[in-house]
Amino acid sequence: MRLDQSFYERDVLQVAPDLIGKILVRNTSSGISVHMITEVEAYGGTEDEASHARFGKTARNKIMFDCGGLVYVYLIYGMYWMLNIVTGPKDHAQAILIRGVENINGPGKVARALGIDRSFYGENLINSTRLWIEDQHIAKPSIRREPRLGINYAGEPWKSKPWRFHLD
DNA sequence: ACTCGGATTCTC
DNA sequence: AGAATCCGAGTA
Repeated sequence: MRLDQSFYERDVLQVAPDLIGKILVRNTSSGISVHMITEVEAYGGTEDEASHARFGKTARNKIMFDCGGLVYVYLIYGMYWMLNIVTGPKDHAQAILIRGVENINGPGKVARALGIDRSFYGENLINSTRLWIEDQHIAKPSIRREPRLGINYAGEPWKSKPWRFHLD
């Protein structure tokens, strides 16, 4: 069953590990595809020097300042779309990067495989007809924690925080 | 306006 | 180890 608003409105560090093992559902004109989430990264609010929210609210990241359950999409290196889920209450500016799903490792490849692009910016996972996340009733997965990738520009302690979660 | 560099991936 | 490739953020 589809995850509701209360799931996303918790703190990002609670939601991130909970997303592991959940089912990302993509509905298109050619059918429905499902992907189990295997790897995510948590990005904190304005105090997180690795987060896009570190400069405050801007045209690009303003959706992060909205309430949890919305999608934040942005382009990186001029060629890859990154799929993120906003979490927490309004104005907390937290988001989770979907870094991998079953059989697809790498955030750029996930977005490409699901056909995610700019048009998903602000998509509402609670009521969208083309993208949402479902619970699956399995035992709590074994989760490993590691430092986040590609954020060397952020100083300590952010660089070393174990905010990357993946299926063991 | 202009510069700088990135929450990446693929190829050599 | 380097290329591909462009938009956003910061500075002015």
